[in-house]
Amino acid sequence: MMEVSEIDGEREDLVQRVANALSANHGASTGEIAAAADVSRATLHRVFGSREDLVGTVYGWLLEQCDRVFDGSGIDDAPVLEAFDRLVEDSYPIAQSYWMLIAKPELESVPEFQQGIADQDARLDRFFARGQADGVFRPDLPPRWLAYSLGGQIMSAWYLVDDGHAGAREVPRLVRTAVIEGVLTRPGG
Amino acid sequence: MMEVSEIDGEREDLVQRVANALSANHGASTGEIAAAADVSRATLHRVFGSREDLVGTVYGWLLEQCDRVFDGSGIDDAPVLEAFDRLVEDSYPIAQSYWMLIAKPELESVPEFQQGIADQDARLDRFFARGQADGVFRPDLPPRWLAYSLGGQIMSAWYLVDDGHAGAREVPRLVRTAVIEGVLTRPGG
DNA sequence: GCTTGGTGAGACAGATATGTCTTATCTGAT
DNA sequence: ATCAGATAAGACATATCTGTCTCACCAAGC
Repeated sequence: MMEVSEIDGEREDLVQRVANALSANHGASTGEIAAAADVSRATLHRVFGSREDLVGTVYGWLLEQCDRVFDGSGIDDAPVLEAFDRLVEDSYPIAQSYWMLIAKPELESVPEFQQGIADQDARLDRFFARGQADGVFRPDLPPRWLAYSLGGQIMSAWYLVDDGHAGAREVPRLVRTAVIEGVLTRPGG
Repeated sequence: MMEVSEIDGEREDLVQRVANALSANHGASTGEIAAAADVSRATLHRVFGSREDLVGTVYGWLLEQCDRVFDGSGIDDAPVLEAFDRLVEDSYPIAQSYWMLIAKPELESVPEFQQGIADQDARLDRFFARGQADGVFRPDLPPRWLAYSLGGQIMSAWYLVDDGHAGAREVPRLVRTAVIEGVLTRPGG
């Protein structure tokens, strides 16, 4: 009998591959997903059930991933700019998967996931509000906009790398500079 | 006989509605698209041909819209910051449609559209390079990243409004402030 | 009134996707 | 060697989507 941790690990690897396949092509058929995940269509059904169940599982997993990134970044209590940098660096890998799935209408009718999204939005919201209270972030932009803006920047960076215009290692600097300092030339450099 | 302008106008309205339907739900069936565009499925096929043709038509139309926005903003020769403001304001309405379609794999195999995208990317690229040469934009970030970054910001703003967190009238200020000045509190205010 | 052009509703066959099942194969444990 | 568990491959019925066709309807022009 295999050890539990290995079972879970293999299962998580599978979820990861399925998530990647769905992110790259959201309308992929179960056959395409199975091929991309390197399993048979039968196994996909055995493990996840129906296609709807599969999408739900992937979606829940992505929400967990996001929570983990938030937890690890110290979004709730670490010094603001330090948490910011960790947030950018750690959320970059899941940016596209996350975005592609939240931008889709299929799950609008699932209150559980709507709530999960709303909770994470609120958490990011509080982060920027905290940064404003600490005098780090400018107070004349709504925290919600700062949150959306950061999300968009991270996704743009993902596409920049995906399109071959930059390396993954440059992402933290590019996002940090653009978001924090803006694009204008300024005397202080 | 109806006047030509009315025919064209009605046809363009239809394309617009189809584009909206496809943007909101990229995997919509022809029946759903027809319902959303308020025509019958038969008419949809009569006007556009196959689903593939329909998507191609919408895609080409969006590329034209984008060109028109670029032309009208003075992206190629107007003063940089003035063009920037017009660019943000005018591209905001088509942001989601444009993004949803370029992020999709269906048209990767159509060289014509790839070229259209590449041309527009290059045009935006030159804009930021010009801004850097003029000393307006900071020179330590690649123009390509500035282009992607702006695109992401505009799309984030679109979602911010769509989610009810801001009004469309606030978009220019939000995007301009975040992109140009950054989110940091600074002495100069 | 009559005709013409365009439309919507519905039916239809063909193609594709889905979910299930059966069978053969492979791997690890006994 | 044998067995148990899981998988891949393929077949299968069902459901959905697509493209086309027919027919009835409606509005504009003669």
